[in-house]
Amino acid sequence: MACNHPNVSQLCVAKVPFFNHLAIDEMVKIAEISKHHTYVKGDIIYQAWDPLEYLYIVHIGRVKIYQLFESGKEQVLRILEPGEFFGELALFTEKTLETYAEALEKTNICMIHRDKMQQLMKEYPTIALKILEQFSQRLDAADKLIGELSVKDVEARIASYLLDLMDKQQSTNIILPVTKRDLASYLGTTQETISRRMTKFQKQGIIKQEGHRKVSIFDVETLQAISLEEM
Amino acid sequence: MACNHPNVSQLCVAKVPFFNHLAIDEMVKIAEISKHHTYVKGDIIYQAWDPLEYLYIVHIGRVKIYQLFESGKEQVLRILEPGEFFGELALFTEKTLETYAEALEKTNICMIHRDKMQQLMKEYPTIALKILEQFSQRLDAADKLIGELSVKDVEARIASYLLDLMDKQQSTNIILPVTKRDLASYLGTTQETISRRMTKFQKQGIIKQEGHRKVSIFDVETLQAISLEEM
DNA sequence: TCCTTACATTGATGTAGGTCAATATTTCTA
DNA sequence: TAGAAATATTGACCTACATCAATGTAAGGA
Repeated sequence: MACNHPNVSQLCVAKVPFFNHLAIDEMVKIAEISKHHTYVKGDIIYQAWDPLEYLYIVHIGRVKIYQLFESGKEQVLRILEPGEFFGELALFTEKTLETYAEALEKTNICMIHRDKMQQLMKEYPTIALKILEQFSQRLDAADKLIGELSVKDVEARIASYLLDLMDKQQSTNIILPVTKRDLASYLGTTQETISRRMTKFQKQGIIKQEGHRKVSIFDVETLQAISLEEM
Repeated sequence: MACNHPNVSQLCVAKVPFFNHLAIDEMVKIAEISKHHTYVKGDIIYQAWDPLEYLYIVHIGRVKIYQLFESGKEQVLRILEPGEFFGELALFTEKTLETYAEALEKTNICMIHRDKMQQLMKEYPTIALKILEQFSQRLDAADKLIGELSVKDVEARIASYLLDLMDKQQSTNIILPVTKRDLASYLGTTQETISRRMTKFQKQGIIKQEGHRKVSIFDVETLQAISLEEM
């Protein structure tokens, strides 16, 4: 269905960093060529080897991007928040991805076909620049993760992650965006180890856990020191 | 110095995927706004925290991009071959990088200032598209590495790496592009472990090593099987 | 608000691979 | 082509973390 709400601020394209610098009528035009789809928790948005033809933009909700190995082991690559996009490889290469995208909650996705997107990028060169900007940030994040995975021990990685979250959520009372299982996968470790280390942090008075997702950070300094420790 | 060789095929811009689709006079024009610099083995091209103002394109030689941790431990992120570029974050964000770039051998670099590059991208929208294409491939490679670092054991990672190299060099007699030390860093392990595993492979008759850099692959099948093994 | 199911914790145990240190080999330079 | 410097190998030892399994806790649908 075409996305033609009366109110521009409700358009998904208005939420996306690489469209929201355009004029309103331009955004409406883009909204018209985009399709919408709603998923519930656990829905697979695309699977490895699916022919990839769309750029997917998260409008509402959260999406988990991961790889799946033969053993059934999952590697979480990133969690997308509203305004972020995925499936971009479709736009530039013929490759199929070896990754999966799964809705973590009720999620509304805005899809734009590769051909239309290519056209758009030619028509509005600034769009490509905006995408480049996001790409370079993502590459930066990927590089950071690579470094941490091989140089820092699990404790440091968890500390580093909690601090990042604190920054992002602008509060010392943070809410984990995913289960500890997914978090473990993202940080290259296991549920059990995450659990043990966080209990340890709690015993040391650095943090306090409440329920499965809520974490209060008490001692930022110590956490910072731990996050810098290397193996 | 401006890059104004008489022969177009010698222009660095002619070697770079994101310029080489342009017309000859356009390439010449770009060559005129680019600077060249030659480095010898071990030279640092840029260091963490340096203000980053250029897009660097490898013309001749090879460049190692890495992070440096407090302990002095190094994480190799990628090795660039002629035609590949780095420093691209400079083009899109104000961030300084936390990475280092070092020449691995006598290397000639082509530099284009961020302002000029921005201008070029606006003038020739296809350039931005070409860069996007390389970016998405790089992101793909980074994701692959992240998955391997946390799911596969060292043996599988080495096997996987050797196979990639075989593909890239189109021969079963491959030459390691870096020292085993750098290779270890890239694969998230140590020199010693690499050494041990490769000796093991050799004893199993899967490969044969000659000198420090030459490796002949005898048993591709077995290597493939090993590369798929997970922890 | 119960109850089910998904999620998390805790304990016991094994091992891959890191570290340190000594030695060997290769490669490059003069 | 020797000889120094850079790289790599090998061995002994140790620990961080994965794994398996049992138990505990939380959250959301009916």
